[in-house]
Amino acid sequence: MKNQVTTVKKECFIDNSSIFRHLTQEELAIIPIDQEPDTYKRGTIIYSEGSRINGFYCVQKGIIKIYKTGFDGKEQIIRFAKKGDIMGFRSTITRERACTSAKVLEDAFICFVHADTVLEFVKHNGNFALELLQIACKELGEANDYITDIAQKTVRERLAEVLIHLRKDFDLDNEKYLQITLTREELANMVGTATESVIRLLSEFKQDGLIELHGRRIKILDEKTLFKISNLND
Amino acid sequence: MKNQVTTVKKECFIDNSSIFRHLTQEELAIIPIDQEPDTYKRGTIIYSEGSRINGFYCVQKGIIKIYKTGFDGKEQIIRFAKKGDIMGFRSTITRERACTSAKVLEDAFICFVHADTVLEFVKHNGNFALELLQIACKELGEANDYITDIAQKTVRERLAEVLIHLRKDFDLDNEKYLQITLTREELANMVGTATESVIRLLSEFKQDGLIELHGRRIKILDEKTLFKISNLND
DNA sequence: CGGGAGATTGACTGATCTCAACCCGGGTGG
DNA sequence: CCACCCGGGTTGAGATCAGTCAATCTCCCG
Repeated sequence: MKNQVTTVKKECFIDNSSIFRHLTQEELAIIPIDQEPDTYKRGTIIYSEGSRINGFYCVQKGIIKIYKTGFDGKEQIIRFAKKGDIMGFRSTITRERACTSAKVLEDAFICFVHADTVLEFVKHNGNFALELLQIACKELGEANDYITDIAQKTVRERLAEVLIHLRKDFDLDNEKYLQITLTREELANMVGTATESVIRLLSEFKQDGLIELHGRRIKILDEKTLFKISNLND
Repeated sequence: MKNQVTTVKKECFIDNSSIFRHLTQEELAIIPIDQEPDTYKRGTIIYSEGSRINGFYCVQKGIIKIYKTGFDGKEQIIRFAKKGDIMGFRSTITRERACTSAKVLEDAFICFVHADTVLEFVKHNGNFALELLQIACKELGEANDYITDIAQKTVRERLAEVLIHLRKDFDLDNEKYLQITLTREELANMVGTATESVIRLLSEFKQDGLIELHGRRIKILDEKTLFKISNLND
C-alpha cells in the first residue's frame, strides 16, 4: 500500500512536465501522503465558485471544464484543464474563495496539494515560484486576449477562433475528430453567445465545407479558412 | 547626484506599499542605479504591444492606461495603473513580447527594474515571489470577471459597472468628481462598445440623476442604483 | 477667424437574442 | 413491446439592442 502511494506520487509529482519538477527529493518527501490522487467521474464537480479550496489540483488525466456562473445563471467557460494543467492555484495563492467552478468533462485523475505545502515551496524554492508565476502570467495573457476578442469580434469570428483553439489544445481521435466533445450549449458558453447562434453558425461552417459534424463530434476540415474568419493575428 | 538617486530609489523601492518591501538592504543595494525613475508626460507611450520590454515598471505617480489593440485597430482598455501598481511584469516573467500597450493619461513618475534583477529576486526571495504571484493572481481573477461580464451583460450594465469600478479605484477631487478623466471613446473602450452608445447611456444616467457630467468629469450621485443596474454580486 | 478633436443627436440597419415549436434518440416503466 | 419522457439539437419568426453613418455642435487653440 505504501509502495503504491509512492508510485502514484512519483507519477504525479516528478513527471517532467509537472510543475513539481523543480522540487528536490527532500521537498517531495515532505508532501503529505494523505493527498492521494483521486479518480473523478464525468459530471463530478471538483470545486464550486465561492467555496474555499485549501490547495490546488494537478490534472494527470481527463478534461475539466473551468467556468464562472454569471448573474443570470448562465455559465461562461474560462478554460479547460487537462493533463499537466493545474487548477485552483489562484485561490490558493490569494487565499480567497474560488472564483470559478470546475466540472469533469472526461473521467479524470487528479492530485491535490495542500495550500501550506505550496506556499512553503513558493517561499523556499525559487524555481518553483518562477514556474507558478509563469503559469499565472500565461493565463493572464490569454485572458487579456479573450477580453479583447469578446469585446470586439462578432460571434462568427469568435466561434471560428474557439474551433482553432480547440484544435490546438486537444488531440484528434483516429477519425480525426476533436477528442473533446462539447454540447452546443457549452460551445456557446465558450463563445459567449446563445446556443441557437452556435448551432446556426456551425451548420453554416459545415455548408461551407470548413468542418464536419457527427453529433457532438467535430472535425476541422479547413483550418486555414477558419483562421481567416477568426481574424486571429498569430 | 548620487545622493539624489539614493533618495529616489528609496522612495521608489522601500515604500511600504511597494512590492519591494520584502527585499533586504543587501538586495536593494544590488538594484542597478542606472534605472533612475523617470517622468513621463501625458500622451507618452511607455511601451507598445509587440515590443520587448526588458523588465517592469513601478508607478509612483500618475495614471497609465493599459490596453490592447484589436484586429481593426480599436483599442480595448484592460486596466489602469496608478501609484503602487506595476506594469509589464507579465512579459518580464514569460520573456515574451508585450501583449499590451501602456500610455500615460496623467503625468507620471515611474521606476524601471531590469528583468534580470526581478528574476533574481523571484528566485532568492520567497516573499517577493509570493508578492508577485499574488498580484498576478489578483489580476487573473479580475480578468475572469471581466470576461464573464463582457460576454453576458448588456452595455448598460457594463457601463454602470465601469463607473462603480472607477469610483472604487480613483480618488475624488474637491468637488467630488472622479479624479480620472476619460474621453467618451476611452470609456467605450473599457466597456467594449461604441462611443455613441456610451454617450447615450451617460446622458440617460444623468437624466435619471445617477451621475453628473461636466465635460469629461464625472460625479457619481447615486452609487446604489448604479450598482443595482450593474448587476454586480459583491 | 478657421481648423480640428471630441461630443452629441437622429435615423437606419442588422447581427443576435428570444421564444416557441418540433425533432430525435435513448432510457424507463408499465 | 410500446408509449412516454427528457435532454439536447434544429429551425423559423419576430423583437431589439447596439453599431454604423452622417450631420451638427462645442470648445479650444493657433
